[in-house]
Amino acid sequence: MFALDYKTKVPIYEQIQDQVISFIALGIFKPNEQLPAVRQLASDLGVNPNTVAKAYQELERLGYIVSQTGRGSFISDTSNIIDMLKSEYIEQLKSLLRKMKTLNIPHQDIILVTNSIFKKERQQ
Amino acid sequence: MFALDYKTKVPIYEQIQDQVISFIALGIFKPNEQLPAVRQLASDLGVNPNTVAKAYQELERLGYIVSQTGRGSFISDTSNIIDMLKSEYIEQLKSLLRKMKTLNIPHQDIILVTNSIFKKERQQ
Amino acid sequence: MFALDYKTKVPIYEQIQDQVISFIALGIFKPNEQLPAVRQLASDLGVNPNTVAKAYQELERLGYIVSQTGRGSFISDTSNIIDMLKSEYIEQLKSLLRKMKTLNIPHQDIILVTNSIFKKERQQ
Amino acid sequence: MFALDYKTKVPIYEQIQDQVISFIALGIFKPNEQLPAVRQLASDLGVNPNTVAKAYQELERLGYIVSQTGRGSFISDTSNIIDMLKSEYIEQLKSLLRKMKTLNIPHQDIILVTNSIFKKERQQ
DNA sequence: GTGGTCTAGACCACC
DNA sequence: GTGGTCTAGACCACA
Repeated sequence: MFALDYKTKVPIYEQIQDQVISFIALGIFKPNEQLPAVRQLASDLGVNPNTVAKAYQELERLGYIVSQTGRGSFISDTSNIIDMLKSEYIEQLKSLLRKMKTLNIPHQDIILVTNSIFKKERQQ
Repeated sequence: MFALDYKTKVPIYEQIQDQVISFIALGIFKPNEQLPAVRQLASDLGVNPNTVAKAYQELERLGYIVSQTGRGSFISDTSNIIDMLKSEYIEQLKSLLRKMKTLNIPHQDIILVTNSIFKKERQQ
Repeated sequence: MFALDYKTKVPIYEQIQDQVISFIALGIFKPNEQLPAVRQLASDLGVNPNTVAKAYQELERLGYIVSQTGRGSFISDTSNIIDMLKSEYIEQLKSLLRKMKTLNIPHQDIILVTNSIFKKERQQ
Repeated sequence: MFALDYKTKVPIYEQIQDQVISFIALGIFKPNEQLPAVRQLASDLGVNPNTVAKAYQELERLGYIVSQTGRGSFISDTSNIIDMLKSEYIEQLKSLLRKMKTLNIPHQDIILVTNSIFKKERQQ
């Protein structure tokens, strides 16, 4: 389920963190669902428990999950997780589009790409 | 001309590197043009010469510039730099849009954001 | 009557403990009054009996209650509980105010905050 | 300068963190000043470098300091550090006053304490 | 069983 | 030199 890439400069804990977030976004992890235990996931990934713990702590700080000593870690039940994700993606989009504009990539190209994702790929 | 941001986590050498690339892409640096000397740029930026040297080495490794010991560093005449960057950004955009689609962000929202960047921000 | 907050990092047993103390301080629990049975309170709160037991043990250790095996737990007749708590809070307040003074927070601001709590919030 | 208490439940990294903050509040650490290096402070305190690193990372996240790989850690130059501290202390004060009000500590007592700090101790 | 903290020691990228 | 990350392994408090 999780997949780590040791070649990239992105730290392991951040890869774990990002994947949990995208699993939430994809609906694979649902609100209030229990996450794998720190030690469990660590041994699954062949990684030190501290590394997974750091990822979970970051996720808690960001509000995506809630960890309770003695009970486990759970996807937040706050219904605004999806809203958090949406607004974050919107920000990423804006930042990317600004970079593209400075390169003089025409507005029309963006529109074509957007349509290709939202229309042609609808059947996927 | 160059502007460094010490608050961000992006390393200094990478900021220099990225700015050279965007200057090439924007046509500010033209093929075969000579880059500022390492020591010169370093003192302009108030930065260790090693840092600038590292940026130049990376740029040479990536094919954007060529360095000739004793003469200086020059922009490569690779005319396809802009195209390379464009297609890279397009891929990033596609990937991001796919994630946004799985979150059911409406196509209309993307269009609004895109317009806001490409129309309203045009004066910036 | 008791209210647990699972989001906070304060352990459950400590939340129970704190609430018993404040109930004593507020006169809701009176000296020699019997506390709810461990198993009863545990099931009311949807919590492990060990957790309630730990809270009661702490309370006994601190002298707020006495437990008699086979009979139950009872509020101590220490009538000075409230005074103990008050002087503790007064000390915390002094320490905090001293820190605020070193930051040059004006006396007037403190007065405003105090009034806002003790006057405007009186209806709560 | 720093003093650790191993008896309390407050984790070491948090004690370090709190002390840095109060040193800022007291004007001992000034904006843009360099903090002791992670390893240096760790060996001074007889503590593992990771523990100090965690404290510094928290402080950076909170905006009190800025850390740069290869250069060191510095007190933030944003002039609003003091404002951050002030508003945080105000919040602590409110929370404490609310607890005191539920104990029916009279408003007059608070006023007396406040005056004793802000007037009588002025000569200290 | 859970997560939280800490130590010991290592390696890396950066300046 | 600096901070950032990771491992190995340990202990603790909590439920």
